[in-house]
Amino acid sequence: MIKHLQELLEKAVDDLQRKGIFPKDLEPQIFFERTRNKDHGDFATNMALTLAKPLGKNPREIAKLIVDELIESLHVAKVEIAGPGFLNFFLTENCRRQIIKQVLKLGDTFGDNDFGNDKKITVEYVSANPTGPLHVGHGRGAAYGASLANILEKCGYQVQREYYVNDNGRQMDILASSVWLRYIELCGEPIVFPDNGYQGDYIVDIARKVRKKFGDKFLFKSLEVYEAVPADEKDGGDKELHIDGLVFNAKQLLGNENYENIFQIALKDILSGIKKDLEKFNVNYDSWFSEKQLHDGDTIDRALEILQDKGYLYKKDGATWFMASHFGDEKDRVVIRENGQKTYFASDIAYLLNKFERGFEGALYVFGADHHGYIARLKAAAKGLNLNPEDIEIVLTQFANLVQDGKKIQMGTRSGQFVTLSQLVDDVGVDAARFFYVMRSHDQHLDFDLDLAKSQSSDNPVFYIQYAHARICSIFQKLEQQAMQHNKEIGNASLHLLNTDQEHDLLRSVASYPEIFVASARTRSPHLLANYLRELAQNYHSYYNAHQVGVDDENVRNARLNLSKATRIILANGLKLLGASAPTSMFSDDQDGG
RNA sequence: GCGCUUGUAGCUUAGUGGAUAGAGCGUUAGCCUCCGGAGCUAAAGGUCGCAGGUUCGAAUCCUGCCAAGCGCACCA
Repeated sequence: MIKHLQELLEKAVDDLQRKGIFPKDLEPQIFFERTRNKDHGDFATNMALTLAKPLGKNPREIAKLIVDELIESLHVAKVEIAGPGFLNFFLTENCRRQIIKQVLKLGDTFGDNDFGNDKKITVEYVSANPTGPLHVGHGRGAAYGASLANILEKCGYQVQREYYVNDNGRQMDILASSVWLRYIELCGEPIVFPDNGYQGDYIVDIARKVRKKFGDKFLFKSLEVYEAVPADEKDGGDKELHIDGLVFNAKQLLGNENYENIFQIALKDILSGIKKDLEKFNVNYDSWFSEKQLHDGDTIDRALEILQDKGYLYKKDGATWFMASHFGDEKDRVVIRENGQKTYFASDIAYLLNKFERGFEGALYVFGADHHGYIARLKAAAKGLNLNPEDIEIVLTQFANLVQDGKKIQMGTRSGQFVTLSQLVDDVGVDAARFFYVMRSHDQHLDFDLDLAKSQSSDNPVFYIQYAHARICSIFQKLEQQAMQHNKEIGNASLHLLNTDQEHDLLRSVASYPEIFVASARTRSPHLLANYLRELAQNYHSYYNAHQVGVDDENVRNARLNLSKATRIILANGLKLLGASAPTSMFSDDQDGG
């Protein structure tokens, strides 16, 4: 429709140029937007305003010239000049109603588009270290990433969803050592748990599993465990040196094979827990990418070689540095430490290279706001690898606070006291959890109101939307019982009977879905979709209260049923994209997962 | 100290150069012989953090200041 209007305007400008009223070299950008206020018609353009300067004329005067030159269109009822010089286009009632036929025909593909030009992208989200269960802080990235991936997929991108598993490095060694220490404790040997170890109870659970499988095979005397280990922080020492000493001893005492046994049990246990939690949260992946495979293969070496060949690496103080500051980062970064170990950043560079070697044309990273320092260095790495930095996109999600009884719930991940994602889902349900995380802009701090998420009333937006959906289902069910089956053809032939205020509003809402959908993909903003669904549901509830759908008149009834069904299709589709269900009934005893 | 992000109604917020700044909650006043009242209708409530600047036009772009969050490792 926008295209049609643009053609109308282009024609008018053309004619004005031919008549010599507009200069020949004028090439106006014609841009339409759906109006926010229905008094302003359906679509508006500000082109007369933008032409004011080059033409040196009053915008309203220009608008008048253009309007007079416009040819008639079947779809346009009238064009008005408004405000400082906007052109407001009013579509014909008939044209507005056609959208219903389209929705019914296309079903849940209504709104799909080719915005992404079939670009093959990988979307990475969550990627939390497998050192403990996911907590509510990870929930936002999960909900956001999963919803965004769903939206992009239907907006013309070839999407691959990926989780980067940091199964390598110091943190994993600390994890394995933490498990080992708890294991020793279980065997009855006294230990003092390190400040910097992983404190959570889940560590003890894993230790128990290790003991069940291997008995006391990995038990060593306290004296050996702490041999030559620097003092911990609580004893006036350095907690980092302390834990490194413990890790060193663990590897020495256990030997490669046994150490690996504990390491693998811990990794597998935690990773499978993460997978389970995400599945429960309705968040899915196409690929779980192991960092270790970058080390085992030659990707890191190759990546560093590329940088070396281009002269972007240098040695200083025994370490190898990447000239990140040359590419806009605030300082250079170490890729190989003095002790020969490759840094995490080296893996990042290799992973980036790997993504494009796998044939992706774009890499989208969803990071928590605390990782914003990574943007510059990742973009720098991309430039160093001669990749187009435009193809590397990093979206940050701000933090979410849990709020209960009007107060923020304080969380300390250090101490192991946190609300897990799994607990949250158990508490408020998947639907509310998924929806609440994405109903605000991702770059806005989010207060997650637990009481509201649990409430079953119109205050709760997800219930409000689901209720609208269930209501529509209920109407269809009721009519079926009364042998008044829905007849789509009669409805389509009777759309002209939809002429109440509420029907106009609802139609307007239905018709705006495709543009909202594209906008949510373009700006990487699932919250636009969430807000839209609320508005659509509201329009339906208003309509429902003002008019009866199941009237005796067969024509009116089926026209209204068509409108209702179109609404239901969009509600169900939108809820699904955001990871929530579209129940056919709100009564808990006959739930439908949808 | 330096950097990134964010300041919009009492609260939570939408709005990435356009028209009278939109919603929800909360508050106040109304609506059930009617398909699910888990709903609807309406009212009140705003110096868009502050001060300059760019523009025909600024919540939006630029500069400075104030406030909040986060980040500034040969950690991950």
